[in-house]
Amino acid sequence: MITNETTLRTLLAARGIKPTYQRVAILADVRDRRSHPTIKDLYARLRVRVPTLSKTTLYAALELFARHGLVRALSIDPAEARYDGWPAPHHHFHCEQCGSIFDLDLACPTGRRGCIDGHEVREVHGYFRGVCRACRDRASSSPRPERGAARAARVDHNVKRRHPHA
Amino acid sequence: MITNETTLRTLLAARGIKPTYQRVAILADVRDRRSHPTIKDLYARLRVRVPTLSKTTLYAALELFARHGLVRALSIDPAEARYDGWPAPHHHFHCEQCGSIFDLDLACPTGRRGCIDGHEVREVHGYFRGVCRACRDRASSSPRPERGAARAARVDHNVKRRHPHA
DNA sequence: GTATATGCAAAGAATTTGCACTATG
DNA sequence: CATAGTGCAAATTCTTTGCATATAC
Repeated sequence: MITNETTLRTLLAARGIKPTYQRVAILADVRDRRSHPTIKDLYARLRVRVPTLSKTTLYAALELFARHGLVRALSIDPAEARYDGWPAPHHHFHCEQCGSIFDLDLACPTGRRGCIDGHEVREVHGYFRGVCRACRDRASSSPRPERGAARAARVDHNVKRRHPHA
Repeated sequence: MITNETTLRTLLAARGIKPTYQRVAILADVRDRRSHPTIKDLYARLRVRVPTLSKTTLYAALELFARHGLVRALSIDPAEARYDGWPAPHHHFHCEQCGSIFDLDLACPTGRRGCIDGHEVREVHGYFRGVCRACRDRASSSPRPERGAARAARVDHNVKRRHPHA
């Protein structure tokens, strides 16, 4: 999906958000990829195109976008917030071996809209944890799978986290 | 559910965890309630019974328990880790008005065990966001619902968070 | 008795805040 | 032009680490 700048400006303006240079750049970056970047990732990447960008602005813009439903703040990694700008509703799988996070398109949990027990459901997020295919393959190929250590990241987000658990 | 100390010690010992005084107290506290306390909540509460308790021990114990599946670290609030010691699998509803988090017992997402696209699913967490019944009732009773501000916590966990979004 | 756990204080990181400057409509 | 956004640096807050003491088996 390639979203051009005009479309982004319209998206923002429609919500009464002033489409500043920085905001358009941030939204463009977070929107067109299915990785789930941390603030750090975004900052590093955006600085190339927007050298003066500050983290303050980045935080503010992402929070604003999240409030308006343009991006979602994922709470998968408690150590650092991750952002997801993919517009279609979807769920996430989190590999406990390699730490990668990727999208899962499933019908089930998404269908639960409307009300549950009188509570109005506006957003459903299926969060699946386990061992991803790549890690399973890796484990079965080596007779004695190394436990602990030896974990490789597969996507552009690093594995390092303050909390060793979920 | 009232879990006595002997049961807890057995639970821990069965997993090769030394059942120290502190660990038993921590597990007892987090296990028998369906609130979803932050570290701060737990620390404040436990200090009454275990005055020497340090946060270091608390963090270490919770991480240990999480690794052994005795508690779950909830990834709902990115600002602070919340812990859930309720043994039966369940899901969570998060009210975006009052900030309360409570349990939802639904069959749907839990049923998705086994494999999805070759990824081994070990844990499924349905995370539902929206407006809880109490807040909806409150809104409909007052003709002009105040937007922003005026948000009250309903459970023992505070609403204050560093990130105003999810 | 020995390995392991605890607790304190200090370090480390992510996020937020205050304020002067700048760009947008 | 006036309002709202940006960016710097300092402050806050949550979490982790190093190390000496205490506890469990």
